[in-house]
Amino acid sequence: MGRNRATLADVARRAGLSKTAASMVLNGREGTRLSAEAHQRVFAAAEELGYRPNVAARSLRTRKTATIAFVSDIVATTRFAGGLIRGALDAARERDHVLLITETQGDAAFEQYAIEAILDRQVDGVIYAAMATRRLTVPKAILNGPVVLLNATSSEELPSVLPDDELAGATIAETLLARGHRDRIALIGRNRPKERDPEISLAAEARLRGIRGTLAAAGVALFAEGFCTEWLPEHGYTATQALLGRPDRPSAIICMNDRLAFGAYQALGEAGLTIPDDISVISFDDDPIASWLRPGLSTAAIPHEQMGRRAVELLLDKDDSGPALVPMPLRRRRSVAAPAARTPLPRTESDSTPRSRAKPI
Amino acid sequence: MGRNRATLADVARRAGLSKTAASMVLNGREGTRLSAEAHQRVFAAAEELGYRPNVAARSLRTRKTATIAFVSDIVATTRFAGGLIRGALDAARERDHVLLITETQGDAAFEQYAIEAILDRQVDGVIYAAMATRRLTVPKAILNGPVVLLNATSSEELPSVLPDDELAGATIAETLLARGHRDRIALIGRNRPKERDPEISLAAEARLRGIRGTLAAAGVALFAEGFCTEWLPEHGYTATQALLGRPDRPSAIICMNDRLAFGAYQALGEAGLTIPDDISVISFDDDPIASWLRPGLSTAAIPHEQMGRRAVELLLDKDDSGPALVPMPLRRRRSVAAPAARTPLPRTESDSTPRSRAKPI
DNA sequence: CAACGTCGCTAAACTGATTTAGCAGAGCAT
DNA sequence: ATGCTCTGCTAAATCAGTTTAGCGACGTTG
Repeated sequence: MGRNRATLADVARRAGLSKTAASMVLNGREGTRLSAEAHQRVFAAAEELGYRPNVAARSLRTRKTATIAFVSDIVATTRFAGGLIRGALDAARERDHVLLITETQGDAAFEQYAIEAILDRQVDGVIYAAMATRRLTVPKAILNGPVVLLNATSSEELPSVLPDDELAGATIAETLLARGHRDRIALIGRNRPKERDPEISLAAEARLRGIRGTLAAAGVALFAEGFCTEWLPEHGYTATQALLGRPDRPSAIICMNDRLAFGAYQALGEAGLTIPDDISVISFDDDPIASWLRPGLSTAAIPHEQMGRRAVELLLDKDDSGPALVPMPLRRRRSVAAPAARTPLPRTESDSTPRSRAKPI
Repeated sequence: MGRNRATLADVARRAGLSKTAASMVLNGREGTRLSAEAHQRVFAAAEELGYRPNVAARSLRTRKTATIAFVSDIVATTRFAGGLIRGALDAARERDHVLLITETQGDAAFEQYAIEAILDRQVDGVIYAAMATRRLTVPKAILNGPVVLLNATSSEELPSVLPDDELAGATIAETLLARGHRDRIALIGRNRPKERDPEISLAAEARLRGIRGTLAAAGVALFAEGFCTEWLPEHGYTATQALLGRPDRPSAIICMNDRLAFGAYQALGEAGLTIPDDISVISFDDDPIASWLRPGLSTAAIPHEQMGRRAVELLLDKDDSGPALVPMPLRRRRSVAAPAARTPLPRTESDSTPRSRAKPI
């Protein structure tokens, strides 16, 4: 791997100058008094030899490696990681940096290993990422250098990039209100630990706050709230079934994430209800399934790529201390419609009777 | 990042020995005649100072970095990447190596950048990964060092790790045969380019070969084959609808991947058919949705984690030239059952009539 | 008793860059 | 003629390790 590469000494020799001169020219140092001709000769020589500096040698001297560490709990191996890494990768490349990826898997020994590996390699900075938006504790060992938290916050006042879940909640509530939903908006995915413990999730509480705040501003309260022990399809399924067992039916269901929404689709389908004609569904995340469902699920996307990008920007662009709350764009698909024109009308037989052919999913 | 770390010179001084001695002891060099006592003193000193070698300095001299590059087309940012990276990460850690991740996005300029970054950093080896199992061309620049292909092959005779799609196809066919399916096994996901062009996919052809071979050995041929332009849910959906429009109905559907299967579930659900009572469904990949579907989808899992692991083993374990075809375990869920007892019986009315409540999904 | 071998260890070179300190020569003023 | 500044450039130190070559003391052998 990389034998016989031209060294700086080779370039200098060919240009008929010293290593010092070559180094200064190639690094574009200001204030050197090297002649224009010397510049030309060095550039030409470097070009001809295909010179590329040896990173190890350079960083030995400068303590810079043009490498940033991407440390995560388990994010690197989940589908959520994709965008995060891609965004970071792109932004890093634009700044001529490279990404070293490690995973702690929430294991102290692994974390220790990851940190040592990082320190040994003198990375220029660390992106510390969490799979679920949450508060975490950053190991002290990496606090000597620049650190940016991704999808997480900590008590250390570190720069941190987060999705704007509260705004997304508001947007979702507004979307339903705008379509005419008011008194029969249900929500599934309430979950005490997620809402209360910031070490588990910051998203749940923020989403809820956004939803409630907006509804309240319109003088509306949630029609029903379904609790779920986890945010998985099966829980969305049972929560939705419970919802449908009530005497009155919601006109719209807000799901705390797309996997719950998937479960809701399943339950609605089995109940013979059509989305969005009978019930609208809207959600958070923009998981790939959201576009695979029939009808497509409207959902506030977690802007993974932007977030990864932003993390690198905050880490590397020294004067950048811009906003780190990244907006979550609403992907409008077909799962939201106006409520069936019956809120003011008496309910008819057929409304509560499952149709013979289930449409959704 | 990493100021005031103890250096080898510090350790040597504290042990009252030379840098040479310290270096040799810490690297466990055989054949040095350093006394047992000298060994002890060095180890003690290193321990007390919390000494960790500077990787840049070491690799400057040795040209080894304990870093391996994970280069992919777009694999690093898809859900398929997770396991691949995790497996590689784990195996790398066990061997005290670290992963540098880059992505070419299929773009020549990006690939060039990635290669230079890798060469500049003198990585010890390269894992070149593809998102879809396929044949590709490895840039010559990295052929100077060790390279392992992951989920890909090339014409260069490089070691390459692949899932055993043909065996998986055979397993799936066997599973259906064992349940009693014979003459009404349909398949969806035929796709000429995928099957014919190894630069697009190696999986399609291998899976098909496995399925056909096994069925043929049992004296059976596929009952119907549905073509799809892509392997996405919508294509599975239409292919399944087409299948259901035929005069006779299949007893089982093999889907070339889980996303197609998801589309099949949707179509079957809408048609009022129950999985697996009316029709069994089986598939490839073990995408997360496979376990979210109702009933759970039986599918041959792509062993991402094993594959990533295997790639690192082949790269780093010099004497390892073991098999690089990784078996795809069948995840048995509830989507496969014996065919409805009607193959030998005359068909009844109800068999072709959708039920009033759709169960699947 | 000199030559030789082994033992236990070290000085110094080396890797490939950056950076500090400073030198030779030209031009100018005194 | 001397001193000064400025210009254009370079020698050598430095970063933190690994590796080569070899040194002094001691014991053995002919």
